[in-house]
Formats: sequence, structure tokens, C-alpha cells
Amino acid sequence: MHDRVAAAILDAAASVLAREGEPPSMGEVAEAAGVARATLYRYFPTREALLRALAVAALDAISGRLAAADLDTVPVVEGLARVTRAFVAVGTEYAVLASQPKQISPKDIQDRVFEPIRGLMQRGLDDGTFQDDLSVTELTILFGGLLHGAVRMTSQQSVGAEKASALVSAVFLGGTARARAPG
Amino acid sequence: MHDRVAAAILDAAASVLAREGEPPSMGEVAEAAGVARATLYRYFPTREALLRALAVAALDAISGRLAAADLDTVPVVEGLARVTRAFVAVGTEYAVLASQPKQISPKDIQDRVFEPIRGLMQRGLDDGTFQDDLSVTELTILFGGLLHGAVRMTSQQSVGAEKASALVSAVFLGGTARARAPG
DNA sequence: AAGGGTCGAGACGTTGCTGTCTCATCACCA
DNA sequence: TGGTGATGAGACAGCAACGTCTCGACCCTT
Repeated sequence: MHDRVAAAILDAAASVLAREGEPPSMGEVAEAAGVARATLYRYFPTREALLRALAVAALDAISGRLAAADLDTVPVVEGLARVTRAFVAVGTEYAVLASQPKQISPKDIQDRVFEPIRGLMQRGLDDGTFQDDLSVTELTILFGGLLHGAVRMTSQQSVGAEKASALVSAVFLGGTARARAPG
Repeated sequence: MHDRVAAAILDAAASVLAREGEPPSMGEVAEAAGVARATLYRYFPTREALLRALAVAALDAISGRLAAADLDTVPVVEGLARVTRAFVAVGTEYAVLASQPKQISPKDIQDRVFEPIRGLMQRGLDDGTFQDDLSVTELTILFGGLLHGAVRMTSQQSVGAEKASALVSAVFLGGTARARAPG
């Protein structure tokens, strides 16, 4: 019960935030959730608490998918594809995290999102998947930009998740791989 | 005189916005600009007017550089490099535009920023620079993601503008070009 | 020295949102 | 039927920011 309503409120808040681009007011969230403002405060005693819960949920969603992807057990190329699909799948929630990074510890984001990806990049450099004149940080930032594009493509354009994922993986590998992958 | 102070105020507002991530209050802007709040209102009668002027300045900066790049007169590959350098050069102002797109007509952004880039992509598709299984929109979004990464690399990481520009161009071309460019 | 113009400092009313509170209503259960 | 608990609606004070206004200080010109 309680959890259901709380989840609905968070969903509504996320959609409003994704639509407006700016952190919504409690009144907006309440209206979007089809709930009285007083009820909203019964679940989240503070606006900051709500935004924090929102960010935590988004981080959990992404890091959960990344953890489930078992990035360490698959080849680097497959790992990149899984990461891309993970980000495309979370979609809106990723937007929440990207636009409200302040509500959560940067270290948590670092540890649970960036670090797994950086590990993948490091492994790719070690095993020669990537050109050796690129650094882990550069690879990660470039890949992050492509991921952002993939999310935008799927959430606001009419491009399917599968195609967007494949596109990003292909472009990133095509641009950074040491040798051309067999067609 | 007037213009100088107005420009200083806009610069201060831009830096505060870039640092905080959220639209700054008039008090913050005034303090950052080293100016009394009343003076701020003498130059920009409204907070919205200030934010709009900020967005317009950012759009002018970017579109001016794009126009000066003469994208239509150079090969597609050179055009991409110029676009990348333009975005990296404007840096902070790009961040302003990216985080405050609401203050300006979407059509203006479309016409003055996206359209030139889309033109470049279209030309690249026509002349066989890019793989023909990609659309202009997909190319533009992917390139946009990489541009975003380049700006972040230069403004927040310790990567030089030249290197970031070269990196983005190389990766984008490496991932989307029909035939491998000569090393 | 006198005047005009700009500025800094700060008081002021207004507005919109936050967070708290009360009360009536409704559903569920004994 | 009566009790319990959650909800909706709305009033309320507090607060932060907006935008307006006044006043004194400063600079520049004549």
C-alpha cells in the first residue's frame, strides 16, 4: 500500500521533471500524482526528501541494471552493448539523475555508475580492444556523450531502443577500436 | 559603458549558472558581478529578461562561430572539425544554452545551430562520407552527444581544447565513415 | 562650485512555495 | 453500527525571492 503510493508519487515526479526540465514544486507533483498536497507530505515530509528519493531511485535503477549486466564476465564489446542497453532501458530515470545530481553523493554516482564503466574501458585498453592513445577518462566521457544521445534518441525521437543501442555501440567501437571489427 | 556593464553582468550570471547548475537568483548574480541589486534591475528589469538575454548571448556566440566556419565551403570532414572546435570554444556559454533552453525559441536554436549541422550530415550522406544506413537525425544526435562530451572534457577535466576537438572528430568519423580514413 | 547622472545600500510590499494544521469524507473491519 | 486509518480540501504562517522605491555618495562636466 504505502509503497505503491510512494512509487506512484515518485513516478509522477519523475515524469514532471523530465517534461519540465526543472525540479517541480510539491503542488505540481501532487497534481500529477492525482493526490492531495497534504498526502504528498505524509509520504515525503520535505521537498528535499522527495527529490533525494527520486535521485536514489534513479541511481538504484541504473546501478542495478549495470550490476545485473555482469560486465566483468563478458568480452569488452559485449559489455559496452550491455551498458548501452541498460541506459536506454532506464530512459527517463537517467534524465532525472542527469538533471538532479546534487541530491545524491557524487561518490555514490562515481562508485556505482562510472566505476563499472571505467573498469570496462580499462579492460578494453589492457586487452587491446581500444587504441592505446586514449585514456580511460577520455573513453568514458566520449561514451557517456553517446549514451546521452542514445537516451535522447529513444525518449524523444522515434528511434527504437534496440536500434539506438546498436548504433551507439557500433559508433563508439568504430571510432575507438584498434582494429576494424569484422563486418 | 552601459554595454560593458551589461556584458559583465551576463558573464557573472553565466559563470554562476555554470557553477551552480541551477538558474541563479538576482542577488547571487548581483554579488557575483560586484554590483548592487538595484543596479542589476536597471540593466535587466526582470529576472526573466536577464535569463533570456543570457540565452540569446549564448545562442549568438555559438551560431556566430558556426556561421563563421563556412561549413558549406569545406569538405564534410573539415566541417565536422570546425563545428567541434566551435562548441569547445564557446564552452561555458554552451552550458548555458543547454541548461536553459526554455528562455529562447526552439525554432531559433533549430535554425541557427542544428540546421547547419544537419546540412553537414546530409552532405556527408550524399557524397558517401558516411555509411548510408544512418539517417541525418541519428548522425546529428550522436554527434551532439560527442560534442557534449567534448565540452565537458575541456571545461571540467584537464584535457586541452585541441585534443578534445581532435578526439571527437576522430571518433565520430571512425564510427560513422563509410571507408576508413587514411591513418 | 553647481548640476546631472549613475551607483550602492537598504527598506518595503508582493508573490509563490513550503511545511503544518484542522476537519470532513470515505473505505475497511469488527 | 461504531471504530480506525488514510485521504482530500483548504486555511495558515513562514520564508525566500522578486520587483519598486528612496536616499545619500560619487563622478563627471561646465
